[in-house]
Amino acid sequence: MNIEITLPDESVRTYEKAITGEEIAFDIGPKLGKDAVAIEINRKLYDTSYVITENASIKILTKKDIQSLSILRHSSAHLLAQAVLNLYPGTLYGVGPDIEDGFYYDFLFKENISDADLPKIEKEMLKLSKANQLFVKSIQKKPDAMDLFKNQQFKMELIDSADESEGVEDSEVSLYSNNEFIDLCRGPHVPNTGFIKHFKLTRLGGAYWRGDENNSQLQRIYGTSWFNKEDLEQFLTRRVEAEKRDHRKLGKQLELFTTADELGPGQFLWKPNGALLRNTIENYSKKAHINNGYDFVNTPHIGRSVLWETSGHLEHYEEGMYPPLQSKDNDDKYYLKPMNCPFHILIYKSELRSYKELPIRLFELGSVYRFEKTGVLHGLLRARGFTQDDAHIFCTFDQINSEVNNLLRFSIALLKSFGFKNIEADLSTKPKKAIGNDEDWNIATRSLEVALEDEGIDFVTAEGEGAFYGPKIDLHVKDAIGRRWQLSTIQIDFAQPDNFDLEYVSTQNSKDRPVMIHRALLGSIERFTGILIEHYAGEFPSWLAPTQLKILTIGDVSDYVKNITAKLSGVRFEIDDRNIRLGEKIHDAKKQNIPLTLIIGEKDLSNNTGSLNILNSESKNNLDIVSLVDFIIDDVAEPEFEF
RNA sequence: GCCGGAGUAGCUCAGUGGUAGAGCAACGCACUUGUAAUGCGUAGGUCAGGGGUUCAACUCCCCUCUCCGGCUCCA
Repeated sequence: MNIEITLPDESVRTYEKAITGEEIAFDIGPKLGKDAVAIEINRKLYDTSYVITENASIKILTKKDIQSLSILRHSSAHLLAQAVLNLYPGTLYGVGPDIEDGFYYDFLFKENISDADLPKIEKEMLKLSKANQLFVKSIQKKPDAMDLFKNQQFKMELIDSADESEGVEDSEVSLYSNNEFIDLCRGPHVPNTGFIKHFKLTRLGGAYWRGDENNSQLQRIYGTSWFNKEDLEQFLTRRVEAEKRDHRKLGKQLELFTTADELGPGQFLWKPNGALLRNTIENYSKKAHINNGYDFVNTPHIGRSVLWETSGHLEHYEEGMYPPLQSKDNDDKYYLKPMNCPFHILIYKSELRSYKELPIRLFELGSVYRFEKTGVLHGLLRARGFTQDDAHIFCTFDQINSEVNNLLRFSIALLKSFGFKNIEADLSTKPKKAIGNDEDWNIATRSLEVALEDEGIDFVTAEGEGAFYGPKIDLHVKDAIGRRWQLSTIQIDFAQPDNFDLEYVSTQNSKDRPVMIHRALLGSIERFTGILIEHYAGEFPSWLAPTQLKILTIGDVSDYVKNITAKLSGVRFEIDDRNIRLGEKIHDAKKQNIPLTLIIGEKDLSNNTGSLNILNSESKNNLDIVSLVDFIIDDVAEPEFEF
């Protein structure tokens, strides 16, 4: 019996008997044999040691293939567990998958370890790596596996709940061992531990067993692993870069915002520089909304409890709301608003609405307060008090598609204006805990899908991730160093119009129910500003910079400078006329990331010149002052809104 | 909320039981300055807050608050 093996280039090799992936690789070439990480057989991944017994299409994976990195990292997690069990006998081990950029493994140590222990574990891993231990797969009956792991409660739990999705029969589990270390695992793995050379343990943190906060708390060790030294180093450099961009650090350095213990956690004070930045963002967004059919409204910060009972927030999110305020007049309770929608609904309801008015788009920069758990707070990115660029669109059923299409275009245009060019979408469907009937959910979900298709936007579906009242589209952007941030959200809602008994008079003179679309495009202004700070590493484009231009003087040039500044209307500038050396003034301006620095000295008076330093670009020295002023005016202009 | 770490001058940080230190910033004086920090001087701290141990606590112990890294959560 011959076995025909088809390679990716369609060529066929024939073997007389069963053969392993490794043997095929070596047969193709010794280099490939040595580099083989895993093998893809009929589009499924296997170890190179897998024995092929029938005709198949295969591909030998090497470090050049993307999937190989996940395999390497998964194997690295095993190596980590092996090292930990060597060093800390009696440790219980949980799960250890590969993740983006690396891997982790969860442990329950007899005594908690600390960051200081990581280098020791790393050293042990290196030792094991050098031993070139083979990863060997075996299939065991569940009772036998139970016996093997009889002192490992987490593994026993995993064996107990393992099913066919693990790639073996229901009564069996798949195991991997290298030397004395054995772990429950679906695989595949790299051929031996020698493949795992360039790794680093990056972090130690807590994690609940099986991600459930009712379960015991394990210690999770994070690591990263690569095929090449350069890749590892590049990754570590990127982490340092990300740290430098931390908006909390830059916010302090650039005097954008501050906090105070007396305020309480999750709340921020915007200093003049930050307020300038924030106002620039807000004003740009406001202008775009004014030009695109939104009506501006303003609403208060608190409302009677009945409002939140009607909306369902009290039922669904009471834990996440600040506790109520007690009225002094009567028994009424008031809640700080966690969302703006009920207030906008009240505005809608304040008049009898006609189909002729729809769609009605109510916009507000609305400040909301959510009682986030202390552990989740993270600078501006996750605050308790924040301001949404929030709007609610009330429209007829037939208007949904055009509204959502429009919104998608509008939102993408807005995000692009702020420098985010790379935008992706998620479509989130009905969650377990939801209100409204399935039919409405399907219609709403379908109309979001149609809009995404109409606009030609690629999206992934996030099952069960919708809001409790409706499905949503979330837009994500990639920042300058490739991190993904969720910004815009567009949500269709049939439930709230029902809850609040919203109506409009139709062409037939009947009272019909409008549909609501909730949408926030920048999301929270605080969060958006934080993301912008990290995206630009605190070096904002001129139109966003709090101070756009700094004029540095040498000697007495005050009249000349006065003439220049008279032409700079609309430019946010400062004059540094301290009697100190120019070098120091430049140093200070640079430290504040001022995009433009105009240097004016006495010798410019007779020549009508100036010198302009441009952040991260070549300076323009001793040029005609009129052309420099033109350049400045042009450079600080806000981007066109391309919609 | 849970696991772990941290909190010292406005900022960045040193200080392992004997009454607290540096650099930058601030303030004063001198220097009058052409592309990344001029020199000298002055002032500044209930060592997060509270309690305890000790002859003596920034230092050791307990509680609280806040921050950081994770987990969980995110309308």
